[in-house]
Amino acid sequence: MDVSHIFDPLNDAQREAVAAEPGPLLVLAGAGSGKTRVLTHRIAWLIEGHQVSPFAILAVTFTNKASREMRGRISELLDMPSSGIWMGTFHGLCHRLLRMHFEEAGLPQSFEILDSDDQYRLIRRVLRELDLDEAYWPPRQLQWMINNHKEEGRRPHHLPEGNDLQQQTLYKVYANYEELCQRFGLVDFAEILLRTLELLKNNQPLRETYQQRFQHVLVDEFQDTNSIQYQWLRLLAKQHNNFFAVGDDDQSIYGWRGARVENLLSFEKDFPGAQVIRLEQNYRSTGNILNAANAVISYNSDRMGKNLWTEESEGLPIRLYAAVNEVDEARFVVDQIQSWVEKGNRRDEVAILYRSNAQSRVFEEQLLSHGMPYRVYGGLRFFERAEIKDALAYLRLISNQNSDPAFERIVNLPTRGIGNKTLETIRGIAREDEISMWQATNKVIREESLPPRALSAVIRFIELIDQMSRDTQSLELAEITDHVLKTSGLLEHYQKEKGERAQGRVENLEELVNAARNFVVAEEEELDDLSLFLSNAALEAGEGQAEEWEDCVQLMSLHSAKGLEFPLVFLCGMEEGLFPHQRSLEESGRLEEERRLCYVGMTRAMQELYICYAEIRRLYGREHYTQASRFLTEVPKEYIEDIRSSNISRPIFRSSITNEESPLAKLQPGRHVRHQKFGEGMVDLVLRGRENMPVFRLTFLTLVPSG
DNA sequence: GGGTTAACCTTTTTT
DNA sequence: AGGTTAACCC
Repeated sequence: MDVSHIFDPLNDAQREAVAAEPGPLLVLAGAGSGKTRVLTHRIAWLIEGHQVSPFAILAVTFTNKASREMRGRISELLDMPSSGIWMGTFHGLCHRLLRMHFEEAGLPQSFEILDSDDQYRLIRRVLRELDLDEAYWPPRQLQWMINNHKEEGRRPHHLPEGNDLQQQTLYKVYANYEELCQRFGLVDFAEILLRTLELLKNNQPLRETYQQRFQHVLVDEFQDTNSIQYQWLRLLAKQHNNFFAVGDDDQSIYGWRGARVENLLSFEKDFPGAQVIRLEQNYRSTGNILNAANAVISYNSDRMGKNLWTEESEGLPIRLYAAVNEVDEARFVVDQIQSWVEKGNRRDEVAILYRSNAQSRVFEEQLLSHGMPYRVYGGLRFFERAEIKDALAYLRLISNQNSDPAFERIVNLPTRGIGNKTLETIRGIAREDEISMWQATNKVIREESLPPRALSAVIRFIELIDQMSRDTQSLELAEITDHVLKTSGLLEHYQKEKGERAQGRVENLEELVNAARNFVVAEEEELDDLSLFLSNAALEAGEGQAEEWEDCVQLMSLHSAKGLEFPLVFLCGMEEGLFPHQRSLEESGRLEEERRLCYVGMTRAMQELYICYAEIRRLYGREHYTQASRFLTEVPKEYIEDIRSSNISRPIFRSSITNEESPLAKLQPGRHVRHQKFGEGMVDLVLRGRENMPVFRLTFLTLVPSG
């Protein structure tokens, strides 16, 4: 059989990994070293070279995007569909298992997925029921703690029995929350993973079936696995012991949400006799960029160690720009992009990267005023928008009337005279009788235990939902959605709303009907289309749905840039406190993760890398004098070209300079001034600060302070 | 029940 | 600063 298409495009290390004998294998794949290629070619080789059935392969990724891409590449390589392979995200695959074995997992067939917003609301409800004050027990924090425990596999009864109020309250909230979820068949994201793990652990026949079935287990971005995910992988790979993990300890940037690099660091211990292969040739960046990134990451300890190299030429030096403030920074960046485009390059080859999403605004304003198209990644996803969640809540209620989160969301939207008083009564009964809000409402109606006005409003609501379920029985998914939007009054409600935003909301709702129309159910599934659509909406909140492939500048956080590459990259906001982020400086052990993030950012660049920082930055409405990021000092000078024209880098407020001839408000670049401390200087740039006060950047004739 | 004002919060993000 | 959310008033 001809396997040249599998092996020819590979270098020696890649080939070694792809063709490795069965057994545990860790591929340490540096940035830009072709890890996805190794993974896909490995799968192709298993199928074509070893005649492994696609059904015996389990391949796990972290994002739906990565999974789609891999699937595409494999079918290209094999020249046939790769549908047999169990490939997907941890959550996607576990969800599938839970759907197939809902009974064994102790779930109702119609169990629902809670996204983090639903989860937050539910936790607040628990707080209300326990009569706890949100001010003392912030729901966000409780949510975070509960998820942390779940991600470590701890159920409420595993928690240490603390004597302090803190521990006891956490326990109470967690236990109550779990009880509610269990009673109404609600499953949050962490639960999907934990429930699946427990299912396999406790159910021997099922466990053995899958252990037998999966002859090969492969995982991408292994450094990002959390404790539960790793246990799940190990359990499934146990029988055949063919565990193929690809990862890079230097790109572990999700420790803050439970990812454990330790899984990677202890791989050889956990899998005795494991092979480790390093992919160290980088095919992405120029020599300067790669060397600089290598230098920065070398400041970290606890690395597995890797030496990335490239055959590329040095390329251009990294350009460093010290901006006066964030506006100057943005202006500089956009200027550079403009000349990049004028040279005949594409805009979508350019990425503006930043540490936190709030930074995007200044860039957006600047891009907008230059009429340059751009796209911001991150921010609210389609299925997370309020109006979409409202519409989905109607659909959920039709599909499962006992869904309390859905009930609460839309019972009075649009308003139909069911106010808080009424709802409190219903909630009380639901809690008392341990029944759902829907059931409680029906009970209230039977017993007529509400004032007449509220009672009739409630009856109308129940009838509306009942009527909608009946009317949509035999309809297609898209027609159901359309029907629900119209008869619920939701569409009308948003149409009546005024303002620019309302327009977009109506469009989004219409887009939802489209999404429903385009939703294809893969293979035979035991569940109805509607339930599958709803699960999918939660699991795949959606990378923006329909993408206009316009030639746009790309704006995104450093986190979302992982896995991508761009010919021209701007790494912005390189300031202490912003990057590394203040919060990471306060917690010990987080600094190295920030440095890895910096490494990830730098290694996104293929040809040109600009690094910028602002000396004054407005943050949360306050102006801060900044200090350049420590990561900058970690880049050896030889790779950097400082392109700020002046040789002193402090912007000067007018209070500290004097000029005899003209009023300060009229100072223009080129004028000579005297600074109290630095002596003679020349105005280099004038900017407008707060209340339009001028801020000057000066070039000094001497560097010796005179005072 | 709707509209207005006051209080609050603010890292990164996938599922 | 800016945005959201909760409390408050008519």
